[in-house]
Amino acid sequence: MTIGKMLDTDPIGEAHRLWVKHGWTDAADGMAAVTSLVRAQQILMQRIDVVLRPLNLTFARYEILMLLGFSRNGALPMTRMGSLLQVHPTSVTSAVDRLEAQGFVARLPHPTDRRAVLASITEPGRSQSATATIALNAQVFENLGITDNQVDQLRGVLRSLRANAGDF
Amino acid sequence: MTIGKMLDTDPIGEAHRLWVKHGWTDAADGMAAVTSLVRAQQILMQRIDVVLRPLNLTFARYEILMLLGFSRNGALPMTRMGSLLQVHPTSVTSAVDRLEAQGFVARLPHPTDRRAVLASITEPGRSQSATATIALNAQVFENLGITDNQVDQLRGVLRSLRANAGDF
DNA sequence: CTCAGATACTAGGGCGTGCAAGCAGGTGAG
DNA sequence: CTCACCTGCTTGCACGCCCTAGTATCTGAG
Repeated sequence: MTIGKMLDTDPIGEAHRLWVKHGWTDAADGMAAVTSLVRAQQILMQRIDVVLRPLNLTFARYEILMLLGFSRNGALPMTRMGSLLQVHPTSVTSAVDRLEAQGFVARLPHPTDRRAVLASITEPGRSQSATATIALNAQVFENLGITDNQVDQLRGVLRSLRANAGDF
Repeated sequence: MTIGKMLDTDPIGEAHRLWVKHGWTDAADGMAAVTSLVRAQQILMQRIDVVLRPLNLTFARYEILMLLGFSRNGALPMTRMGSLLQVHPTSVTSAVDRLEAQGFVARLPHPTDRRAVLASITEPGRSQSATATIALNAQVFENLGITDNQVDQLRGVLRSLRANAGDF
């Protein structure tokens, strides 16, 4: 970080000041919180992508591999994955398309419901996700750039937010 | 929220438990924090999109309109917007393409640098962003679904995270 | 003054997300 | 048993993000 950058004011603080100045005082804190959240998510996602890119994975595909790896038979119906990961069915389809092309996942017919498709993790998929987990733990999750106390605060607040949004 | 949903366990809590169970204890809290952040961002962005969709805006395009509206002459070079909003130059190009097609922004030549392009907000752009701000303040920012105290905690923690990432 | 290197923007493509529509397959009221 | 109605999945489209070139244009060392 340069001295110039250190002296720069926080853009989100600037926005907050403008909100108050325009009389939107009741909304200013919430606006700043949302904007911070969006920006923080970008920062962390970039760090994650840097770690996963050499492994030819994205966070979305990594999450699918971990979910399958943790499941009893290493296989789950597409719909079930979508609801567990809270993503749209079409996102599951496209992610599984790519994972299948990479050989990390295979599509299997559902034993009893011919509409359904099971995504099943392969051996290479297990191996790749294990490698990715080790790298993510060491390079991202073990040090987010905030104190342990702040990590706890963050988890607590976001848990409330998710709960109040009906997320679980 | 249904009773069934209320009794459901938090998927992120489940993931945290699995991380500890596999011996990745040092990374478990960070993993849970990051996953929570990603999910919270999705929830809030969905709420924002619902408000902005009837106005034919997205959050990215709304941010550009507000930035231009707040600037001295209602116009800024593309690069300047990219650095202020922390987005890639190509994202600015495509967002301005759409705003221009909608008539909310006009491209003007830079007075002294013929390489540069100024994006300039139009009257319809000002009007639309004002409408959007009123709606977002009332329907999202004034009530995020957490307490004022939690909003403050969130802002504080994320400000540290951004600062330590060299964001400002 | 010249020209190599920096800078501003755009084009094209990969990937993720969501909506709308369509198709095959299950299901229950009658 | 039949038929209208769900469900599970896929496809096509729009949009956002980023990356990698590529084209203009500017700038400064010599």
